[in-house]
Amino acid sequence: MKILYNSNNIIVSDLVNFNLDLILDCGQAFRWMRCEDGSWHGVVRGLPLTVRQDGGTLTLFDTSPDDFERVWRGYFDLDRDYSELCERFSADASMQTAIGEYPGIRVLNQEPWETLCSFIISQNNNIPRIKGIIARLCEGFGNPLPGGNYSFPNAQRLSGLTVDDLSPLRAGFRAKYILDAARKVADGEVNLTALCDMNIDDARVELIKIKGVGAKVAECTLLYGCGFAEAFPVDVWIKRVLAEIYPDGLPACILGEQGIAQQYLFHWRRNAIQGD
DNA sequence: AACCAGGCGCATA
DNA sequence: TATGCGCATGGT
Repeated sequence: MKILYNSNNIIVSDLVNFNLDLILDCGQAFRWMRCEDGSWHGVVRGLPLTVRQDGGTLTLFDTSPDDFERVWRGYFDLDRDYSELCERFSADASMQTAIGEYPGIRVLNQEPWETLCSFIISQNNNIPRIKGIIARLCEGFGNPLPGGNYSFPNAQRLSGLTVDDLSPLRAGFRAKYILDAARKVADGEVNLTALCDMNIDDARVELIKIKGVGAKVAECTLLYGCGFAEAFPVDVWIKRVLAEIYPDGLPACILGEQGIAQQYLFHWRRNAIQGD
């Protein structure tokens, strides 16, 4: 991997195990839009970004070296060795198949509050609707950013709102959960920063104090938002994988980073031809 | 027109 | 501890 700064763009070349289309559209992040020309546009930690991949080259447009080092390098998980990881995972035949069909999936390192809030919204919901609700949340309550973008509203901002205030989101029964999360995070009852430095079992206990946060949402928050690679969200698709392929438990070769392995299994099973 | 969607809270036993 | 049901909303 090489990194160049060229006319306001960051260019990452010699990238391997990186498929931007899969990474941004495999159900882990909900604020990225694919443009007609194949590039992607999104907002992370208050920074709007247009990014595109051409083979082994990733171009982050209009990005400073400082923002790249501060935000994007970690966000895209560029310092994790996915070659070594996937080789290890491939000791299991099903993992080898899942990785072989969808190589280049990575787990993003997202902002903890946005992750928590997004996966509260995700419950008993489908991805297009999740994206719509989150877009309306940001446009309605986030801060305007250059280029017509909006930040993800922080917990402090949302903690002062009511269910009625959130009605334009059409989030349904999830609105009250968003507010409970916002209040508990804003007043420090749940400290998301501290969470990321705790051991994972303690972190789970903290998160499920929030109404509307059960095991699944907690695991997603820990995996995508707090850097716990061993967090293992079990949704309907992973439930099917466990029942069909791993009735006796997860293979030893994914333990420690089973959350990352889960992302390959999830996408593989969800996109499987129906009929089995 | 039922059924489903990256679940969870609550009641019941 | 373990089930089962209702939940807002929108798409098929």
